[in-house]
Amino acid sequence: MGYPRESLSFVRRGKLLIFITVAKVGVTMSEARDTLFRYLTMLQLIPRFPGRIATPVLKEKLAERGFKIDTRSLQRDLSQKLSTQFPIGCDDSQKPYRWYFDRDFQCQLPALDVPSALTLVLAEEYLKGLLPPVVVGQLSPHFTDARRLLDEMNANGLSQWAKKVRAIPNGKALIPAEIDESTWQTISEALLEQKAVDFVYLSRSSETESPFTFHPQGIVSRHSATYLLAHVNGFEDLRQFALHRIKQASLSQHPWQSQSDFDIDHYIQSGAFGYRQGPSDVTLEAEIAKPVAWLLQETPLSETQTIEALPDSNWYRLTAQVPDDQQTLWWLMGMGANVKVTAPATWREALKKSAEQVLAHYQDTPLACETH
Amino acid sequence: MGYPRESLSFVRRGKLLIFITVAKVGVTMSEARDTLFRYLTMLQLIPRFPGRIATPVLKEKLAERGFKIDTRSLQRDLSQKLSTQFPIGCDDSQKPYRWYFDRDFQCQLPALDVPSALTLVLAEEYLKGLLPPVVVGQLSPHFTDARRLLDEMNANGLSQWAKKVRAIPNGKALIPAEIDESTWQTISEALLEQKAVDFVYLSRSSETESPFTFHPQGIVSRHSATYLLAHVNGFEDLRQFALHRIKQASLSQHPWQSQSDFDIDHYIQSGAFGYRQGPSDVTLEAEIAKPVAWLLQETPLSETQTIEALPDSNWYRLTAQVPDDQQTLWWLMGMGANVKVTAPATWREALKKSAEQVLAHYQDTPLACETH
DNA sequence: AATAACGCGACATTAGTTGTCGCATCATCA
DNA sequence: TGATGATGCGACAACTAATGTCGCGTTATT
Repeated sequence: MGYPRESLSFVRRGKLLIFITVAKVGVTMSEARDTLFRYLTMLQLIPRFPGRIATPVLKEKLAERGFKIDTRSLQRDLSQKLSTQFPIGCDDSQKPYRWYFDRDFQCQLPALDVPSALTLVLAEEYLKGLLPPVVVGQLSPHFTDARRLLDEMNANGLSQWAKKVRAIPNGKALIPAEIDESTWQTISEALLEQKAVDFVYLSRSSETESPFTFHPQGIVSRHSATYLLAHVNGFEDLRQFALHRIKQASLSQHPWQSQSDFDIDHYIQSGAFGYRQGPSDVTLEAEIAKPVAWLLQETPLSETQTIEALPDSNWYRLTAQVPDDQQTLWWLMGMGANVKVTAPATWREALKKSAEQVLAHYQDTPLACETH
Repeated sequence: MGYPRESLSFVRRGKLLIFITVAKVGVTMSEARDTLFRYLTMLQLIPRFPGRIATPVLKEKLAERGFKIDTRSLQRDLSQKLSTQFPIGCDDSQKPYRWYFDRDFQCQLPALDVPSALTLVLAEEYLKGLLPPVVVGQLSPHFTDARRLLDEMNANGLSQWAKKVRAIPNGKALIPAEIDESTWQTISEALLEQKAVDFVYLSRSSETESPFTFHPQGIVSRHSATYLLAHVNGFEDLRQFALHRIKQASLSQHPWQSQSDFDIDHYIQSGAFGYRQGPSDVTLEAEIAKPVAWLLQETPLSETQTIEALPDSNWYRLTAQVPDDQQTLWWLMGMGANVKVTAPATWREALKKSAEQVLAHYQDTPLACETH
């Protein structure tokens, strides 16, 4: 990742994307440097609204990054330069003032271009059906930015873009479970900063609300629901917690317990989310109807797929290496009569049995009803 | 949309997110104002790599935005300030120099926070299976930024985040069709700026490659394939073109023909993509197995869903208002024996018939084989 | 109630920025 | 190919902005 030639002359300063020349570093190390830069750094240090930062803290952080500036200058910059020119607010209800960016302000440095804006709009359409509203909301400044750019682009010829772009999700869009913003923030922070969390969990089975300390190990977003993988304080076994049933989350004082041998992919494939996966790929062989053949020619099942026409019919023979998982089986099931699986035998049997059971449901005389 | 109290004191300047005080506007109108601001504006005017901007053009654009600066100053700023501090490159192979941002540079102004970064990572996981690689690549600077933040966050305790976050797509992930970058750029620009495009289309049926002029009306991304809706020069009827079969796209000289009565939602629901939708919602009634009941309790089918336990079994009764579309029917089909639809009758019949057909496929003795 | 921390106006000093000019180089067009 | 207008760039002086310091009033903290 990088800046082929220039890379030698640039240095990352702290966590920011601010670059300073090697020459200057060599000469004076942490001399003040451009005000432009200090301003940009400040702008990056000021968090978006729910967060805020106190002036002395800002001064401290700036110093860490090499900007040894007088407190007075900082105050001047904040109250006279930045906050008049940017949507920056100040909480002056108590004395070390706290500064924050407006909740929905967004500024990309290389500004968005048209294709990227369009991509963002598409992405939003997809994600709205996949992630909880709050989580997508996290990105709303990005999307808003994109929409604004598109809006302004054809301000003359009416902004038509909203009528021109659609994303059709890959399957039935269920309504994502609602979670609240602070929960998402706390959980994501805990997970990534390796901290324990306390929260109340509204258990599905029992109606009990149990406050405990949890040690997050992972997050899995499945369909439209999102789950935290964690173990309860003092226990060894990993459990899943639906994010939308977590209430009153807050970082815990307890030290975080890691689980060294935890492998999230292994965990998922072992069937925890109903997606059991065989250890290796299987070779799928099937006869498929024309519409399916067309679909798969455009968006293949896998890298190694072959499709050939069968003589004397509108059917095709499909061969593909696919993972041995529930997802694929469901997909085959959704194709209904348009697919006739010949191998592997287990799938063939599974599909047959499923069809038998379905049929049994709809048989007026429950003749062969050996179901549930 | 915006800044409740401050809104009066801020004015949008041009297309940028740069704000200037009303007071200053009143006094001197377009006086130069802060260098900081001019710099930021310049940074926003300089496009990301494939694009570039010539110095005189930049001067012109700055002037439009109220920065009446001498050419010399511009040159100094570019070559001495910005390009030494930012990953900005210069094409000096011909005389009006062209400036551009490094391809993968990204700088958010309120810096990314941890929850947003995590959301971006999840979003990327989902989108990779939904949109063509190039399109997702359009956003890669965002994702890279997020990953970098997470990487640096727990640089001490190893960056574990990659092992902690997974998105399981909603259905079988087909491999998105590949399209090339310039095609995406040209098509998206044409669509949004209402221009005609010339391209060669590799027709699916015929092997002919036909260069024509097209008038884009919309884009639909379905599953993992993306389609342009356009009509061919001189014709009235709207046709779909898979983006990955479009080659050699370029903006056309022809004026763009609009189609005033075009409604993309209507178009989709009329069945163009296999998603025919009835005019109104239907009331779905079904008996569902326990796992499905659990799933739907978390991520409902619709806003108006009710689920109640049936006596003496592990089954539940589901009632929901759902759209009368293929998507929903497919979803029901994918549930297999876990769902028993009682209404509407058409779906019940459809499911039954589908099951019969599937069964016929797998019947060794094709007893009731009335299929194809 | 005392002390330290913070915000802010003012001011002198320092540092950076800007336009101008002159010259060299490059692109364009005849 | 040669003339003409653009463009880039070094230098310099005038100008503008940024910075640290001091003092005072106000606000937390103990």
